[in-house]
Amino acid sequence: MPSSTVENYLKAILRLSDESPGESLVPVGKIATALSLTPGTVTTMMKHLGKEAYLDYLPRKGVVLTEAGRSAALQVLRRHRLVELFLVEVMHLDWAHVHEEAEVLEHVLSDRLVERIDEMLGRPAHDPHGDPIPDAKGVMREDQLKNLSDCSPGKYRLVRVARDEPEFLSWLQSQSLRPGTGIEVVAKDSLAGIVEIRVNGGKDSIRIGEAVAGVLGVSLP
Amino acid sequence: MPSSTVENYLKAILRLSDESPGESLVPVGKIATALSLTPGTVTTMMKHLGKEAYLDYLPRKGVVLTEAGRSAALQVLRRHRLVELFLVEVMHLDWAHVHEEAEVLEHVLSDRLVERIDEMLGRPAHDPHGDPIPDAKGVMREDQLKNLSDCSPGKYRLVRVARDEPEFLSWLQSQSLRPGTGIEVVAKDSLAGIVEIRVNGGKDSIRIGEAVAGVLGVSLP
DNA sequence: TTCTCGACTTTGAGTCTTCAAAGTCTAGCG
DNA sequence: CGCTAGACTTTGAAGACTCAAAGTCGAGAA
Repeated sequence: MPSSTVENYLKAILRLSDESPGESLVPVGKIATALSLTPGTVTTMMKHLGKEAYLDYLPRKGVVLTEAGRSAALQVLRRHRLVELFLVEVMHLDWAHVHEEAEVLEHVLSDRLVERIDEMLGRPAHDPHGDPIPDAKGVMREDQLKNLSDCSPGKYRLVRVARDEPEFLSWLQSQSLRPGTGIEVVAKDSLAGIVEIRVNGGKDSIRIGEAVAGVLGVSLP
Repeated sequence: MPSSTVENYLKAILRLSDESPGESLVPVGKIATALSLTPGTVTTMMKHLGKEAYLDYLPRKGVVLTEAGRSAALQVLRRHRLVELFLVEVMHLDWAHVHEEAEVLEHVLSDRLVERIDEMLGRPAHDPHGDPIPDAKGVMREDQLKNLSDCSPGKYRLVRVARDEPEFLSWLQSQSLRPGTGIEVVAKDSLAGIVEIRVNGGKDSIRIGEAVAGVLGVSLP
């Protein structure tokens, strides 16, 4: 069994390699930044994870997860996302805060409990942020979404929110912006870097920056 | 915040001192046995916990929890017992297995989640084994129960089971013996060390050893 | 009183994870 | 082609927890 520490490394590497679909290698420095560790610490761990066959470590180039490493990382992701949904649906915890709780619980839940949660929730496909939940075999269907920042005026549905900070999520919630919400792009000012949207056919429109819009994944309504 | 390791030490010391109400000091050796550690390891940790003011360490004599230590231990116990009840009542996990799960979860649940669980369960007073649950302030009402091994023939109600092994609990369950079950002591053979009981007014009686009976806490029906 | 045995403590060492700081490589500039 | 800056690696050390094995203490036997 990988330790919590190892699980966090694997999870971070999986995320980083998914974030740069072009690159096959994840550089050590990015991992260090992602986990707030010094580069030396990460180098040491990469050698170790290489020996454990979780990844291939190419010194001064970067790392690639092996099948075993990818699969272990997906299991962590599965636990994380199931727990988040569980905390919202069953425990009625605030959407904005479940990420932090899940960060801890993802490392300690037994298979038995994870299976129970999955069953209670009806084998859900998405977590409360709209991220897909890998199935028990570690298969994850990546839905192809557009970023709101790339959308021309028109109607869309908010599907995914790719940011975890409670303050940001609370603000979204205060604007009635949650996965499932209908959004209309009213206008786009690329020069000013601003998108004007209307939420759920409401009267008033709100303006958000492109960076924020880029974090919102949408589909057709 | 005490680490999981420290919490486990404190929990063990609390249990051991409650188990020997006569003694004011818990000897290092008993702690080592309880936690399956070597005596040297425990000595080292006792010095450390002494410095941290969780307990008073009297070399070659033993330790006593301070108020701070006792209170920390009671918080762990509270989390453990709330989790057990939650796993049975909400997650519908098997009574026999919830102890193992709770052993892990007791160290990682946030206050927010514990409060939520307590609320969902209606501020319960007892866990699934019949043990009292300390309240949020760490106050625990110890119910004074008789051991079934000390009971003369007559009718009683099973209130508490003071053993955690899943196999034992599964066996109890297979005999319909759970907290709340009515029990009649039919006969007692002290010389043979055997107690004959009838469960819930059933027809057949079963025979159990005194050691097993000693682990069952009963009240009047 | 002295001795002995069992309980406890000390010591030296190992694992895991981390850091700071010094050392090394390499891509790309001049 | 040689050099430099930035990224990466190495090294030495630390903290938390653990063990094995050697050392010490003290209560009761003799």
